[in-house]
Amino acid sequence: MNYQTLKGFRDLLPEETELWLWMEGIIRDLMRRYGFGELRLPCVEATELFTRGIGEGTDVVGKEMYSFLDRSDPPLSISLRPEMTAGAARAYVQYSIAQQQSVTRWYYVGPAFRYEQPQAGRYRQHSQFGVELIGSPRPEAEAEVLGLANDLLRDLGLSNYRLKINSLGMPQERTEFRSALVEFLRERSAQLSEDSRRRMEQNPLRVLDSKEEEDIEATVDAPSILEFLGEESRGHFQMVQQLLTAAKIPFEVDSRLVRGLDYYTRTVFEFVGGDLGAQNTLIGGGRYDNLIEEIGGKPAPAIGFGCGLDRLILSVQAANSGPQSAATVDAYIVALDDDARRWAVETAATLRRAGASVEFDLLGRSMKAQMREANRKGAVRAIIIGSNEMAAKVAQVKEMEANEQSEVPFDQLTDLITGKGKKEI
RNA sequence: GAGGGUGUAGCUCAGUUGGUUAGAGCGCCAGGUUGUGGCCCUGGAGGCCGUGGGUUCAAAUCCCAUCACUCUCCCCA
Repeated sequence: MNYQTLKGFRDLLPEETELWLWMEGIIRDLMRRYGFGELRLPCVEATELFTRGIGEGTDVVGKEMYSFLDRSDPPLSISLRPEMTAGAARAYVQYSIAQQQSVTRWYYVGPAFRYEQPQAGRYRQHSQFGVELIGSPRPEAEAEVLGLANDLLRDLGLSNYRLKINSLGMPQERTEFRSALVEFLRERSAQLSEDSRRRMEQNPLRVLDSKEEEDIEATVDAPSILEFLGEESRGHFQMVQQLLTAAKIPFEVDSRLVRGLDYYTRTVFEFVGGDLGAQNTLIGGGRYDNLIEEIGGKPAPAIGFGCGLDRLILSVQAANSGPQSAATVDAYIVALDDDARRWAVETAATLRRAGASVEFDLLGRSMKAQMREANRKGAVRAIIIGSNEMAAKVAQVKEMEANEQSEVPFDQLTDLITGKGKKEI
């Protein structure tokens, strides 16, 4: 085999697709109940949208973007979307949505791309579901979004996960905290890991959620962002917690929770799964009250999250949740000679038009092989046709599970297979 | 960008201190008398032992390189 999928990309074969369709069905039903409308965005946007929106210094745009020059003159730098919030914000501004409605509820499902080393639960093309709730600065918006995220995991049959929340404050609050933190870290830089000494310069908040033992020890007494929140931010965060408690959504405050995108303000959160390896963030998001303005719109408060569907699939598999019944075949037609095969083609067409799922042999195989195939496909029944049946215009219909066979006149077949003529005892 | 692990049949894997035609289970195909699936039995197809070099009388096995996959760090969904 010469060709294979590129590193970090993968195929989904029909067997696996079934699980995805099930999950997407649950998502769409949930979105209907919460009143969110589906947004479909291009996979490619101007690179600048992401650098402006997500932040030049973040890893996501700094080293993980799939960027290309297109063929226009002068060439335009375009990028595969690394996430969808920036695109959603762009659309919000582009179509002046703010003029049309005061609160906007959008969701999306689709692929996102990041050029990283693949590992368990992390791919260069991954599938993301996310919501954006735009227009409300109030903590009720947090409750709404966290509530639906929680419902999603519950609807998928998952229970092994935790919700962590934090507040990053508004930009000026964060700046103050940041300088206090840097000062603290400088004094202890000798105790920090090599990675963290580098982080100290680029993104000091990251040092706080380092996994290195030495970093954890060195930062036990580090200042907390929560101490730097002003009256308003503090009140907002307290209100969020009260609402979550009222809604009976379990959570824990983690003052070290930091997120990798620059646009977050105040509330940030993460749902982490226990069944995954190192890449255990199932859902990550937060409030981004400045993003819309940042990309050229009128200021609009907003909150949203991204949810990794690939990781959700892994969790569902680990939890042994998922759809209970596989696709079924209503009838498998077993034809014994050429005459019967012609009849099979014709009858399959009729039954399918009537709504039944029907299959038959395409290889001219023996009866035994056809019966085996019917069994393997999980057919509810086999319709067996030979020369005798053709002459008498009567089919042998065998209920596979019960192993019971009966004769059914041709003109009663459709009603039987589609269940219309069926009379339960 | 850094570090570990693994490459043998479609899949999951055995393969002894280097030794002759490379194995199992599952899956696939065909049979087990006339036109009936599952269970069982029999047979069959299917392998450049990841690739290239080296050591040796002899390499799936030892050495080197290389590629791929995988896990971890960084970072994130």
